[in-house]
Amino acid sequence: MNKEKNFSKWYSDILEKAEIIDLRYGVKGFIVIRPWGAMILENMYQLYEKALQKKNHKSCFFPVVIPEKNFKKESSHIKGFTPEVFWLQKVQGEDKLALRPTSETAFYQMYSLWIRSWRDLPLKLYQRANVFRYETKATRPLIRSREFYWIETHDVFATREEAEKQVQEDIETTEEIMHEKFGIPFLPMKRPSWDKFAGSVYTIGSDVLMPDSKLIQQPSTHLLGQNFSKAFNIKFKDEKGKEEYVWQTCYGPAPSRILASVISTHGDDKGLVIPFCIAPIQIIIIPIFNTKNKKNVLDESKKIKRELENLGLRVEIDDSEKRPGEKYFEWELKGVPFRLEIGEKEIKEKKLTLFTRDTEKKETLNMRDLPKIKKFGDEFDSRLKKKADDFMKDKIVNCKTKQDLKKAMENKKIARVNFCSIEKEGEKCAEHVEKEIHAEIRGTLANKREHPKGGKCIICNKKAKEVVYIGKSY
RNA sequence: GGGGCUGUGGGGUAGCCUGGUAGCCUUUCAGGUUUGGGACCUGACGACCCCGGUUCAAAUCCGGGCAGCCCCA
Repeated sequence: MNKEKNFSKWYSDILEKAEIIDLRYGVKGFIVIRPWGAMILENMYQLYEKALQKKNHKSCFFPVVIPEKNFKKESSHIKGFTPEVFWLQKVQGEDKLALRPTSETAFYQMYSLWIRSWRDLPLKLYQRANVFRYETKATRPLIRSREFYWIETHDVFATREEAEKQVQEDIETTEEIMHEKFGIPFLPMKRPSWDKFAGSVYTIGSDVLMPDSKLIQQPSTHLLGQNFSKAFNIKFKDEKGKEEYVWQTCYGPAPSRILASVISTHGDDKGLVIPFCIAPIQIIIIPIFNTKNKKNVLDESKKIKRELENLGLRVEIDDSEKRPGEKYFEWELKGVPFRLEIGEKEIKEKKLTLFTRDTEKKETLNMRDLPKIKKFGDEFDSRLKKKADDFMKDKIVNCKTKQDLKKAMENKKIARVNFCSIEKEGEKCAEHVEKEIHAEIRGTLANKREHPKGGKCIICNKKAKEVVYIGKSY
């Protein structure tokens, strides 16, 4: 498995070999997620949901089906999503039913019933859900599937100002979880108006680099403004008794897609490297025994396991009859951060052999020092994050001319350029970039205003209003 | 959206051109000997993607479908 030479092959191989997914279900764009993949996903969900709860979100579950009449209430939303909707063929009654591609039109029907007064606001709910989109582009496992697993938040406020604050909070949540925890750096991009979420005022997507230097969109957050509140009649009475439409936002991180980034970013030629904080098994204990000392070694292993578990760590013992070497290969392939080897030698010397997955170093660890593994785990995650940050760092290059831009794309970089506008009047220039340079305007930096300082648009040479980022994408 | 490649036991493949016997490696299962970086011996289970056509006869040729992968827009 050679990640650098042939990323595509490496990616599909590793998904199968590490038992993340099984591709043989036989329906285009639908995959089976196996236990090892599911356990990683579960840990990702938990970290994400905890972060949302801390920021006053509450959990709920909505139906997977959405009646057609709901779906059609917000005109630009229908337009954007209708081509991708799976419709149920057989339905009871008269309403046609859609499998949710996203749940705005499910939530907001209820929001119009639940919200009456300023006292009901803000309302911040999320659900953990699988959603369905009939992708017409080539599907790729976890990267672009027709069913994926995500979280969607749907937040409601009395004012636009609060709603915009929420959008910034969502970007911070992405930073806190996807970057700080999972070690995946991103560029928060305010999308051009022609590329925003259907039904939103504006969209901010998180662009993440894959090893082949193409960008993939990870969590996106949207200012919905009053578009849906007007369509669904979601109104409240303010403190003075005046009736107003609410302001809304939504945010959608997809753990199944983020998993694709985690695997591609951190993995190496030996297999997965899973961040300590989401590894289903953080430490695998390999007992090294022969027929005579088997019981003794296993007893000692169990003792170590209990001690580590008492520290709140996820530990397993591989007591199968395979030889140690085979176990090493297998657990390295599966990306377990640490391996403890326990044999006669270790028991005698009261020292363990500790192997670290990312550095591939073996060292001895005094049995008294087991609690240090927690710290080692944090350091493990920091190293993964730093490596990913470094990869991202020299990818962004400033370009002044079309020639520069072409060259940057050939060199697999992200270009930072002056651009006329990300509103409608800039669309022609964007089309030019797509046709001539085969790249996309990804947007402007969303958490920091960058000024073109009197520069000209790299395409039309008119006065530039924005600094945009251009790259190739999935 | 356009183009290309591929489909043979659980996985990887040979056979296909030139129609007739499904071969190999691995996994799995059972038993035994082993166990400090992918163990060995013996035995067993297990396959031609689907539908149609041509033919005495189809894994092989033809048409269609489905699925996977790759490249381009």
